[in-house]
Amino acid sequence: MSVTLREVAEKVGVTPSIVSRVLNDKPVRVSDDTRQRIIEVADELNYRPDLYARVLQSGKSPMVILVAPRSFYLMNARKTARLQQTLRRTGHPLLTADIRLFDDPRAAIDLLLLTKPRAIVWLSPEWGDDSEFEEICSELHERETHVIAVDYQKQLPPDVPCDAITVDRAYGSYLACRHLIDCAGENVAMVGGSSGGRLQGYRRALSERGIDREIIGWLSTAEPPREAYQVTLGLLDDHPEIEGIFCYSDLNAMGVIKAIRETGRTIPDDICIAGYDDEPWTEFHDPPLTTVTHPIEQLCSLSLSVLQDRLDGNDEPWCRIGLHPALKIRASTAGREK
Amino acid sequence: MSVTLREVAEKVGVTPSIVSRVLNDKPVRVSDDTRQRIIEVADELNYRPDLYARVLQSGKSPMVILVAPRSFYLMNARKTARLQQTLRRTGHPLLTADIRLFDDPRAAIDLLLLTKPRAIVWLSPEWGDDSEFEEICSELHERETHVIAVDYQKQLPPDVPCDAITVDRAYGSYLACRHLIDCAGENVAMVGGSSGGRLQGYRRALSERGIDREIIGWLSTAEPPREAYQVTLGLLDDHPEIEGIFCYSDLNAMGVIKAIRETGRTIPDDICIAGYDDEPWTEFHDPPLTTVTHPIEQLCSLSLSVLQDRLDGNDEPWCRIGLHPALKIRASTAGREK
DNA sequence: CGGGGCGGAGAAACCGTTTTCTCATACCAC
DNA sequence: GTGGTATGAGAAAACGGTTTCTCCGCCCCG
Repeated sequence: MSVTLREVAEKVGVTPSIVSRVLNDKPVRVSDDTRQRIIEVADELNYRPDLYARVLQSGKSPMVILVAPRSFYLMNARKTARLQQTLRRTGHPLLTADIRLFDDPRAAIDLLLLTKPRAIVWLSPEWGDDSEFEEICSELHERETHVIAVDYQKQLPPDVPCDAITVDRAYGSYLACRHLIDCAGENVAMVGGSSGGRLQGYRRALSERGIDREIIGWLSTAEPPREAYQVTLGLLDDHPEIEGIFCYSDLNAMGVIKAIRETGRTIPDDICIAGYDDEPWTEFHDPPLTTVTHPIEQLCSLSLSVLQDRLDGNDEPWCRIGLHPALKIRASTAGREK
Repeated sequence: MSVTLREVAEKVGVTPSIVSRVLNDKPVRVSDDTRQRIIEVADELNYRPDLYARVLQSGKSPMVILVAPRSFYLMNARKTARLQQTLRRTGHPLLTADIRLFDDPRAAIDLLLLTKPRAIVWLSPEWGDDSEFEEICSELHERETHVIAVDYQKQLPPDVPCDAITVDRAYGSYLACRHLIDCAGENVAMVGGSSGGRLQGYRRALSERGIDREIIGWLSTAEPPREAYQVTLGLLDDHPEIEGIFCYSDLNAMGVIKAIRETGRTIPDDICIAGYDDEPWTEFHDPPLTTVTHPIEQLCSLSLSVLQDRLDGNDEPWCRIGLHPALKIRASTAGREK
């Protein structure tokens, strides 16, 4: 069906070994004439080396796998797409796997190992219990697969064999919450879960402003806007004094806002709202939503350069890079700063 | 590094060929005792057959690749995730590729061919010019890779070697536009592009209601809500008589709504709005958005059964399945039906 | 008692590369 | 003329499986 190395070799009139070395730019003593012929014929026959034969022999696949989470948040889809687009520049074949959909962690790792990739770029590897990711890193590292953790939120000991590039989400939520307190006073609540460092940032803002009472509407992360809506209704009932709400995500903010309006309050006059993720619609929402944005481009280009380094065989110690989010202030909080 | 077939064979005391046949459940004459031993030892040593060696020999990879588009629409991300989750049930290793991010179609096909997958499930294969997809299908089919086109909008000749499961988007937009006309009268505009059959449905609704003037705000699909916002401002200026707008997507609808409100009009009293995609937030938006929803679950389960059939070697003629979207009526159009 | 058939298993080819090792010729210096 | 070394290229092993073919011994039947 497809053209093999042997066919090329036969057509040129040399042995496969020569052709292999020439096409792979390996040092080989061959006349310029023959070299030229080989390249021509390979091109003419549209020869593509067989991935499987090649990997079987050399033990190393050129493949890079991007492990990415699918979720309710468009934010994730955008990050994945940008990362994919960027990483493509290494020239290595790139495929994506979504590991979270596996019931059994073991099966997931098997899939990852099966393809023997050169590297795995792992976006938001929050998954399973704490040590799971570190174990997977070790196992992959033993098989000479580099792991690059992008946007992993947990603390990573320096000896875990992977590179890490992280955006400090706790800092992002700290920025948002501090701003909310400045706008709305001390009665600022948070609607969301404890994951992703959001809670930490909320608490830091409170304590920095000398507020010792936190108001939290807990979310289980199921069905983003719906649960936030219901939780907020209850929260406003219990705490009518609330004047600001930090939402776990922009999507959740929509549920929160609906609940607020149903109680007859207006935004931002009665309650200030901030979201998180900088979804593309936040600017066009009514009211335009104050939100936290991540430096996606920087994240992508850093990931690329780290990946490229590893692919080039660069053997530096594991990197631990931290980036900072920024606050985008819009009408859902604006005009009330004190 | 990893355990090979030979090691298992040696430990049991038989030849690799026996072990291979036993582990693959191929017909082999072997005593129950030996069979048992082989299975035990393989398990004990945690033996995993090498993908590359196996594919090299057999010519066929067990892999299934899901080709999925990343885009601005959360809808797509959700479809991809559900499909991925569903297709996992075949038990075949499943990876994902995003082909649209390639500059060169040829490079994309090469990536697809490189892994010699058993099957490719291609979600929304709108890409390149019309015949490109059909050519790719032929090429893949020659290499014995099944293609299943999910949600491909163009007309597919019966002899194109792929299965197709499609949701009739033209029908979806027809439903939405007919409803808008019933609510808002004959001055119903559309904001969007001609892709995805939306325009066709809009025109069908107009002509069925005897309206011969169409009002269209063209979108280039770049940056969804922003462009829709700008286009709508112009449209309302040119056509102050507009009383209904069908939006290409829910996300675009947010831009449209912002523009409408800035001109001092209210929804749905002055203008009725319908979107498309049934994004999770449409119900929580203010006002809740009338939208078109696709039968995702049905799409997924049909895809799975078609895929499973092909993997099982079922050789029926190419299927052409059509599904229908449904309209979800909410407050952005409600209460004005005539 | 001889031959056919079957149960159990081994030997070896093969898939398409990469890589190491060997080999022949030619040229140069001595 | 001989030894050494470039130069150009071939032969063959290896990677880890799958698959086909062969082989031996045993039982059963005629």
